Amino acid sequence: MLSRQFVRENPDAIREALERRGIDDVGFEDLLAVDEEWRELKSRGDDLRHERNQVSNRIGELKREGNEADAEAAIERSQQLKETLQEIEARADELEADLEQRLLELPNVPREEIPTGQNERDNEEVRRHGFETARELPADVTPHYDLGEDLDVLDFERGAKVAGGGFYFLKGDGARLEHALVRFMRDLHREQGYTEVFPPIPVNTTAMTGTGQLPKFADDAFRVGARNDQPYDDDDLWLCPTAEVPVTNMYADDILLRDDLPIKHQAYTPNFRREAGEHGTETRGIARVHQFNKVELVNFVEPDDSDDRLESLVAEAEAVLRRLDLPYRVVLLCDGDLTFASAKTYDIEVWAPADDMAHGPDRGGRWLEVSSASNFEAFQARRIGLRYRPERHESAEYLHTLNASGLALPRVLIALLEYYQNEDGTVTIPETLRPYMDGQERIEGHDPVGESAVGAGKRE
RNA sequence: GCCAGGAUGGCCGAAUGGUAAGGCGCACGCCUGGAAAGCGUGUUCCCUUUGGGAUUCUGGGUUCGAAUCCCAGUCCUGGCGCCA
Repeated sequence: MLSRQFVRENPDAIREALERRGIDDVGFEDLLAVDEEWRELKSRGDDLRHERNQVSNRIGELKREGNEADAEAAIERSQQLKETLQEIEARADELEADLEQRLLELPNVPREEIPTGQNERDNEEVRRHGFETARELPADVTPHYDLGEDLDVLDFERGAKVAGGGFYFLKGDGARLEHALVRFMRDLHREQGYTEVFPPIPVNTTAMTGTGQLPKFADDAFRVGARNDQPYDDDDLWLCPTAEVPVTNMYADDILLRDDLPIKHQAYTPNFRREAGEHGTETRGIARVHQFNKVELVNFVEPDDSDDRLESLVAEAEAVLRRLDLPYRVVLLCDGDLTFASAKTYDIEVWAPADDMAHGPDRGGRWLEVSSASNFEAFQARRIGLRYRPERHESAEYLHTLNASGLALPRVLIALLEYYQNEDGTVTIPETLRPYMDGQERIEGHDPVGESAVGAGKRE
């Protein structure tokens, strides 16, 4: 959320920001009109209240003096004021609620320095890593969804059986690899100075609103105990769509000390997303699913430090891919591709060599976004009530929040299965992960279970 | 889930229907050779800032007037119950 003062004083900056993001449906001019009318009514209400306070005070004095007659007259005047006040304030409250709602739906202002563009094609590649020293790949790389089923480490049909499309089982070495990755990432981030938290998985409406998932993006979230199109209030629960939500909100309404900052938290959680409207894109495999694991990095910093912190945060997330020796690139998002709450975002995209994509890497395969590192500046902090006191005698001010995935598991798994696969259909486990898998060096697969495997000729 | 008690500024804490004491912390000033102590001022948010308004967990209600009375909710503490 932007501050009312900023909105009032810099309407042109906001018009430009909306233009850059390609947003024209938020009714910003109406917002300004509502604000103006609200302030007008607020001022009149304040004057009436001032008079009422004086009269009330007088009533107290008169009563103490025993002057009942004058007290009665004052009470009558007070009653009149009360009626007028109720009308004006009821209208002012409506306007303020409207104003608040409109402010909640206004996106953050993109940073000056980020590129201008329409969509992801206009993002700017910042750097690539790991391609010069890439390993020798099989002539035909098998996509992870086929290889995963061949090795019987991924099972989509049985996932759909128990939870529906978009859910899957990891089995045997697949499940072990998942846990190994989580433990490796957590260890790495602990070396980087992160304090680990394990948050609640259901989060309430207030928290979802604080980080910006609500009110605009309710369709993407899993509602607990009700359908998404039913009305909700502050206490209703949603399944964690990213650990950003519980972790960023954990200090809501707190005042932190300067000495507390920066705070660096990491959190492993499962994440749940409806991915509404995404059917038909990347439906095969585990690139886009309704439940996935992720290690999230969340930073709380002083405003002056957030620029530098964003650069370091990207490096901390990249370190995961470097240690796994997976080739990747970093892109700076253009204003048109920026998410709602962010002022500046870098994406980290790992190279998955099996399927070719349009506008993909020149050597084939596709880019998979495994992390999005964003500086939200005070946008989330203002919604959440997240402040710190710069000096002990100074008033509290909003701090800056940042976060990055470190990393999203399924897409890393895709890259591992495709990049580390061998001619014979086995998968080499990168050295970094072997300590987490009892020294195991390869995934050789398991025999499939059940009669269907016999019919398919995979078992006798 | 039931019963009882509770929630007041950065922190502690008083006020039980008449308009939020006091203390601590912190900052500045006075005082001092310097410091401590002492004294004074300041230390939430909003508005159109020589001023005004709001704010006693949240939302309703009663009243001319609510921290105070009533209703609903959230959280905390204690007791009972249930539970992996």
